[in-house]
Amino acid sequence: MQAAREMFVAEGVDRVSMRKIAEKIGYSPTTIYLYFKDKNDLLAQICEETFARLTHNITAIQRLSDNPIEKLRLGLREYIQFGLKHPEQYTMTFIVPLAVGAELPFEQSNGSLAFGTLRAVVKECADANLLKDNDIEVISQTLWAAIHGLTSLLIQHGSFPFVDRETLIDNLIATLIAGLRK
Amino acid sequence: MQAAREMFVAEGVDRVSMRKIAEKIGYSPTTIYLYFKDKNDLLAQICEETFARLTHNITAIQRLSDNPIEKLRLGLREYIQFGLKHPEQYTMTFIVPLAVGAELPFEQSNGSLAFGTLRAVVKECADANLLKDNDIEVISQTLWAAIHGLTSLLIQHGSFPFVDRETLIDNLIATLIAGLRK
DNA sequence: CGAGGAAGTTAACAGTGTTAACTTACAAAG
DNA sequence: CTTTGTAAGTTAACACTGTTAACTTCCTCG
Repeated sequence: MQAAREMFVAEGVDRVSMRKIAEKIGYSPTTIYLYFKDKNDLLAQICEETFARLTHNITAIQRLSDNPIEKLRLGLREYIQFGLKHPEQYTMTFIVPLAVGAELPFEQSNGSLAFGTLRAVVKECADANLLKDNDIEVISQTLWAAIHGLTSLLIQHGSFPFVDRETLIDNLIATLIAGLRK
Repeated sequence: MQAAREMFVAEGVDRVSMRKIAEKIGYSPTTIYLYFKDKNDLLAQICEETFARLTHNITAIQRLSDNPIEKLRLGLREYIQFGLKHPEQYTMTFIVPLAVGAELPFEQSNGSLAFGTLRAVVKECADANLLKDNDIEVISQTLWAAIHGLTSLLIQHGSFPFVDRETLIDNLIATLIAGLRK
């Protein structure tokens, strides 16, 4: 998995074949199939690791503040920064569609933990009576959609003339929070 | 192109090979290469068509209102609905990364026309003095990022337990507009 | 009639994910 | 000790993929 992750990160998922991974780890190509059902399975398990790292980063940075809104802002920023810092990992985890059936049911995936951190901080904001609306699930999903959109566009559409990244990130987060706040 | 588009839409881009397209149109596989440089080129040209259709839909629906904010809302909604109605086309146009060099320079692409409709309606709002901030480019890109995020998540992450789609769409658009409005 | 070019085809290359059948090595059971 | 079972790994092969080079047809123009 470590070798595969490194190669995926360096060269992109489709340009890394099972044979190349096998060569790198000094085994024959078919050996990989003793430990992973297929390439999608290998990918899915690497994604699980990525979810865990992302969750870790977000919870860590949120400890920097006690203000619920500020914690929310920090978490959203960290999500986007994580994607920009690890574009290939973000791509394979959130953008490239895993073949149907390859992904774990959501409840059993680390993805639900990552989303849980967002839901938790939104709930904090709601409990502190800072939001116009209190449907935590709707708000959390809305926020995720928005930050995922910016992250994936910045990663992928290199030919689009984006304005300064920091400006865009700040503007998106500020707009969202302003729109949600009481 | 028509046959290729239909097959891509029906089966997904990677599950349609050049050979299958050729068989469908009754030619040998290599004939396609007389008219398109490679598969990416074929894809890019289909994407250009998609951009044009999207632009057409958005400008059409915006004629339903004279209120700048309402026009903006209608346009954003139409963008998302277009994606949900044509998920494979949206995927191949906005999600799956075209190989570098395959995509046209942005200025020459129909994509710039589509984005232009968004920029135009944002400018209308700004000119009517309805927005807190008046950096049209930043606002337009922010909005695109957010609606792209929701569209692509809804299309691709089938295993995530999303709340009702309409609720989510309305909430995102309402949040964005509330956040931008004076 | 002959040349040129457009339109299309055949055969092939180098690669892909994946499976079935085979080997090898080693540990526990009789 | 030998036998048996099993874990770990390999070889060979299948059915594909995108793509290129070289070849054939056929029609038009001089």
